[in-house]
Amino acid sequence: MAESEAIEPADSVSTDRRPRADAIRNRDLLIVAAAEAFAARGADVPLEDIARNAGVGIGTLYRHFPTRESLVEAVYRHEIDVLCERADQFLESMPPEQALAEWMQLFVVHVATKRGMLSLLKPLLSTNPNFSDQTRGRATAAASKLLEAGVAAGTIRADVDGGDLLRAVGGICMSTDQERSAASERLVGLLFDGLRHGAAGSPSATQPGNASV
Amino acid sequence: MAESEAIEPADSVSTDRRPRADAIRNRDLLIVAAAEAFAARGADVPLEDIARNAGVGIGTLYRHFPTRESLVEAVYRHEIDVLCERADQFLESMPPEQALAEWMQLFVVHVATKRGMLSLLKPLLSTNPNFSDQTRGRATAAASKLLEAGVAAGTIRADVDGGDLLRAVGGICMSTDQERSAASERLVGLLFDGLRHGAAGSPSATQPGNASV
DNA sequence: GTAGTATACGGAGGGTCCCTCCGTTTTGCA
DNA sequence: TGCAAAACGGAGGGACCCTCCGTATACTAC
Repeated sequence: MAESEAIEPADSVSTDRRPRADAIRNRDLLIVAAAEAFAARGADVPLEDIARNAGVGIGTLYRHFPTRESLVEAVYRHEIDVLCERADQFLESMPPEQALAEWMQLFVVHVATKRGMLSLLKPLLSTNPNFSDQTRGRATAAASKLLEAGVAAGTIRADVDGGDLLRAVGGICMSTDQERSAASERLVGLLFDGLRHGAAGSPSATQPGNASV
Repeated sequence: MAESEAIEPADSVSTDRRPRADAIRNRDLLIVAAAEAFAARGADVPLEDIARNAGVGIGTLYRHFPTRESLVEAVYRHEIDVLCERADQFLESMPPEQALAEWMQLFVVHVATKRGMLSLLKPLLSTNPNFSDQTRGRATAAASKLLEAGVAAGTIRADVDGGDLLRAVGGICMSTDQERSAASERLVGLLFDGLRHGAAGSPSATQPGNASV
């Protein structure tokens, strides 16, 4: 069955064809609006508000995301997408250790965003190991890439892997549960300084004290 | 202000007097109905259903328990009450090691009951350390009393305290997340056999194999 | 360019649940 | 027994959920 379908590229009429352009656009709008809404008002925000803020009807929201969970999942996947993308962009546009620092701070912001969805995200991650593995794996890969670049440049110590880094930063963000995440940013800055310390290159060659902004 | 009020025991008119009999009765009915409803249908069960099953109006429910959380809290306190009461009853009516075994199995049932409320109970316990300490403390005391009686009788080993026991039994119940709690009961039975083993008295004097029904 | 059709949109509307408010009933005290 | 105070109960307005279907739009074929 799977074999025969793989060979069949003849006509694309009855098979699944690309979604319409407006469908793609609206789906993206919904994900952005949902991310904002979950971050600002928690997981219980009315879906009708999300639809309105996205500029679409409630019916459109339900067609794309039949359940609140499916919307949360899409938002989370999107967050991970952005995080991975940014890792690459940072690596191309700045020195590795700065890229790492910026990315870690970006991660703090993203965790803050996700806090509102947490009550829905947690059961989702625990009941859906597939989803959990995928997202965690991709985030870990991004972290590892940044670390390795720093190690190769001699500005980041080599005895920390991506998984460790994510756990550490995530842990800091979760423990500083408070209102504003200024404390998280400071602590993550400290962590970064630790990563720089003991690297092959000069331990405090770049800037002394805190990391990035 | 507070001083002057403390001296005023003269008439009990304006001060707090006992609630009316029907108020007490209805409050109890609501707690029982809520416990059943949370266990059977989860934390999201409509409050109107609970009121109906308790045989009171929705207004009465809201007067006694202004929020869903306050109802959950009352149910939980009540569960702990029952658990502590039963510990004493068991100790009076049967040999200590049997009392302990029965109580452990009762605990399994109570955890199963609480599972439905868990999503509301968890935030309650974490944000309200007072409540958390009180309930945990009382449950631990009950467990300790049972253990000590067994130790004094020479049928239970002495190197386990109430806190350990609760954590172990609770952990077993939580990890066997499945439908029916038959597995929990079996595992807790095993745990009990472990408690009997190594006691001062005969290790397997009572019944060999599994513990109670 | 145009016609035709699969696809997507949007919001009205019915249903559920929440919670308040207030007229009625019951209880306990004098 | 009389009478407040306390408690009861449920109607009703509001919020939110989700479905359904008539309308609008984007692709495809010619």
